[in-house]
Amino acid sequence: MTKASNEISFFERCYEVVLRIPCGKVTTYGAIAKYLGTAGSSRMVGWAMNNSHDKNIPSHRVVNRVGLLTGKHHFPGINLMKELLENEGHTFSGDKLLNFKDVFWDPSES
DNA sequence: TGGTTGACGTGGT
DNA sequence: GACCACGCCAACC
Repeated sequence: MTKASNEISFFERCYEVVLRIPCGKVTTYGAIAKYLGTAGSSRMVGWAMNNSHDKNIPSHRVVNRVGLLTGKHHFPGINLMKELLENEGHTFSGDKLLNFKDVFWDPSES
């Protein structure tokens, strides 16, 4: 079989993890990448999010290691990402997630 | 086939 | 604590 559709792409893996993020929690690209076994390829996670636009992926729950909404520019609304997170009880200082450490969720804990 | 990209992370200064 | 440079690896053109 040449590239059977049975094989799940790296993106699919990312989607599964992001979908498992509990409401009111957030995670980082590195945490997802590490969970997938590609800790050094944290960039790939963000790329997968770019493909997740067609899916129902809560990519707004994924931030960088400092809790900064680096991906907000890729949302249909720049403030949408912050709005969604604020709606879940998160607090921000500009684009920086204040209670990031408190709401951080590790995929390996699932 | 090869080179570039990319919503990051880590280490060093 | 902030800024700069390098590395990572899969997907895209």
